[in-house]
Formats: sequence, structure tokens, C-alpha cells
Amino acid sequence: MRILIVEDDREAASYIRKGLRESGHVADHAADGEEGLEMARAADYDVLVVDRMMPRMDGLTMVNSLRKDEDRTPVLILSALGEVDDRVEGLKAGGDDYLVKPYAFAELLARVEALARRRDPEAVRTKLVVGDLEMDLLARTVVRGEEEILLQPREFRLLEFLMKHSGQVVTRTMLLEKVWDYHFDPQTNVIDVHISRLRSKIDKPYPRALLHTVRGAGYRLQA
Amino acid sequence: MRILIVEDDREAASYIRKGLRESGHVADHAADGEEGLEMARAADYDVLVVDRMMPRMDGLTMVNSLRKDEDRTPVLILSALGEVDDRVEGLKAGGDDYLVKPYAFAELLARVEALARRRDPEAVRTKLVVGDLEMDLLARTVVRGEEEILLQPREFRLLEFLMKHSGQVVTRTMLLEKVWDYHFDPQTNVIDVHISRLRSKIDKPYPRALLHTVRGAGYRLQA
DNA sequence: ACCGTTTGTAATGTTATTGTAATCTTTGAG
DNA sequence: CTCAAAGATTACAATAACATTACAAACGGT
Repeated sequence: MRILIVEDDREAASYIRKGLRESGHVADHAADGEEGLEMARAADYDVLVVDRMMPRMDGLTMVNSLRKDEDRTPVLILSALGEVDDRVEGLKAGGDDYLVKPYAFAELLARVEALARRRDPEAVRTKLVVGDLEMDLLARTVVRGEEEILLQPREFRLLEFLMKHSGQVVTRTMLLEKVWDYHFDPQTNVIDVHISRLRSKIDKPYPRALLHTVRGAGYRLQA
Repeated sequence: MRILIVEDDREAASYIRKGLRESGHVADHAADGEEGLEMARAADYDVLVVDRMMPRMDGLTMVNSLRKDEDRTPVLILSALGEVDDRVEGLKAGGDDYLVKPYAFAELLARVEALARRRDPEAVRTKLVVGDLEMDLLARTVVRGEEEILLQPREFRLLEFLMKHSGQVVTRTMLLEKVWDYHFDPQTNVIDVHISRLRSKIDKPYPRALLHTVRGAGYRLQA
């Protein structure tokens, strides 16, 4: 994901930048509103993270200008001002979300990703690897060891999600949401069936299993 | 984390509730604003998730009343109305965040946790440590020293609770409530049995015990 | 409209987990 | 030291959770 950070405090900016990069995103930096506006116009960012108070051109003015140009890139506004009226102002200026300083980086990350997801539900990263299992998202192929494994579309999405969360337990609710787009409990065993099918392809022919059941919780993909 | 869901749509509510529970939180449910207000006043929740439109008393009115009582519990407002003015109204009424329907459960979870983190950064912990015993809530794994310990779901919940209250005496009543969701005395020795099973896994193979009996009171986990 | 593919449902089989109860051990008051 | 109460342990049976299979509905391309 491409993210532009518009923030005059160099230290804060590099901290955010580092964190975003560690999470697999590409982050650029502009030191004030004017520079930010230029850069945002020049390149196609997925999300802008904009400090509210800056020299030369403040964050709200910058976002306002952007919106006048019909640029709808999601903007997360950072500010030390947390009063209701300040937040309201931020939203009115065209901000999509508002984060009050001081904040935890994890929260900034969650919000940036939420904003990006809202417009482009499928973010980036093109290759996933867990043990000797590899998935290429662009080619839509899956390989374990030397052999290619053919998956059905739904099985592919399921495995993709599991791989993106490898090492963690993935609950049934999460799977319903992210793999089936169900926002309710279908009261059937769809998940069980698909897990079973997936296993017969990615695990059964191999000596050690990668997909583990965590009873009472969900499933975990792990080498 | 303790979360109150105020939502008139039973199906939606139970779906959210299930998801939150799977993520390790305790979630209660109120069916309208009046009931929600009562429950919020009676208990100390970490976050309220409030539907905007409800019979009897709508969400904004409810939040307004709460705020008049000086109750600052973070509120996430759910609504089908997504226009800037609607969001502004939601914030003015005292909401801390605003989520537009339809939303993905994962986003709701992220926002609920973000709200809780803002007021209490320790509330959302993903790793618990007591002595050389460690629990990873995301991976659902437990390790003592170098070895991984496999626990049953109920044993896991039991240990999780004990670890979250390490150093304190945990009574049988607390365990029944929080680990079993029993709100009465089952008149059996369920707890004893599970404590015994847990001990055989986390203490027996090791030189010094972590889980201590406090006669007449309960148990205490301590390094 | 037909065919093959893909997906979801339901029936059935399997296994792990849990609660109960019976029995054994420890503790501390008297 | 004795005894009752509290707690610990064990085995087992009921049950809930998960796995598998077969089938039918939905879908997409021709």
C-alpha cells in the first residue's frame, strides 16, 4: 500500500514511516501542507496521513484543496486537538478519520488500513509463504514443495486468508466475514467442508500437516 | 474486555457478540436505549457499541444521557447514515467513533479495541506472562520455559483468567462466572477437576509450582 | 438449453472435551 | 490425635465439536 505522511515533526514522521514499512507498506513523507499537496497530486496514494497543524499550509487547508480537485483519496487527520468541535471541523474539511495525539502506533496502523480497505478491499503483497507452501497472488498459483496444487476459487481465498494470518488462530467468524462475506451465522457447516477439501489438497499428500484445528477456537496455519 | 452492545436487531447483536467473544472479550446485550442506559449505569464497561436507530430510546439520546451523568465510557456508534452531517451529529452527541453500516466485523473489532486502548493501553494485551509461563492469545498457545503446553479450550480460558489476575486470589465464584458463564452454583466439583488437570500440565512437570491453593478462598497464580 | 464445474447443504461418522461422581488425600480445629 | 471438611485425583460416559462423504443447487460458458 502507498501512504503519504504529511507531518512537520521529522521525528514523528520517521517513526510512523518506519512502522508502516515494517507492516509491508510504502510510505513517503512531506514536511508541510504545500509539499504534501504537490506530492499527493503527483502520485496515486492509497491513504494520506495528515498532521493538522503545520507551517506554510496546515492540514485542513491542504485537504480542502485536494477535495476541490475531486481527489477522494482517504485522509486520516492527526491532531493534538481532541475536542468535539475540532473533530467536527476535521471531518467537515474532508477528512475521513481523525486521530488524537498521543496515539498508539497500532491504532494509526489499524485506521490507515481500515481506510484503504474501504476503497480497495484487497490490499497488496503478492507472495505468501508458510513453511514449504507458497502462494502467488498475481499468478493465482499455489505450490507445496515442488508440486503445484490446484485450488477452487473459494479454497484459494480460504488459504489466502489463513496464510495472511499464519501462526494465529483464525476464528470461524473471521472466516465467514473475510472469505464468504457473510455477516451472519449461516448455521451450516460450510467452513468445515471447505477446510476438509483444502486439507485433502494441501496436507493429505504430505508428511506433515500445516493446517491445524484449534478446538473451540478455530484453525491455525503453521509450519 | 467488557463490552456492551446496544442494538435492537437481535440477529446482528448475537453476531457481534459471538465475534467479540471469540476474540476473548466479554459482551453483554441490551435490546434498546433504555435497557442499554440501565445496564451501562449498573456495570463498568470498557466500551459501548450503540446502534443509532432503535425503538423506545435511540442511540444518540442514550449517549447524551450517559454523558450528562459524567460517564465517559468510550462509545462506538453504529448507523446506516454515513453523511458528514450524520457523523458530526453522532460525535456531538458524545460518540467517540462512528461506524457506517454495512461494516465488516473485523473493522468493528479494530475500532472497539482502539477505543479501549485509548483510555487504557493495557486493556488489550496479546501476551500474558507469569514467571516462565507465557500465553499468546492470538496464537492460542502456552509455553513454559521452552516447551509448548497443549491445553483444552476450557483449561485455556481458566489459565487465561488466572494469568490476568496473577498475584491475586481468584475465588470459585469468580471462576464460575467468568470461565464457565455459570451464574449459579452447579453443586459439583467442576472447578477442582479442571484445576487438577491444569496443574498436571503447567506445574507437575516443573520444579516449582505457579498455581497455589488458598484454602477456603480460592486459587492464586504466582511466580 | 446443455454440460461441466464449483459451491453449499445435509446426513452420517468420528473424536476430543467436559462434567459427574466415586474415591482418596490433606488440612486444621478441637 | 481424631475427625470432619476442603480439596485432589481418577475413570468414565455424555456430549458437543469437528471431519467426511454424497448429493443437489447454482453458475458460467458454449
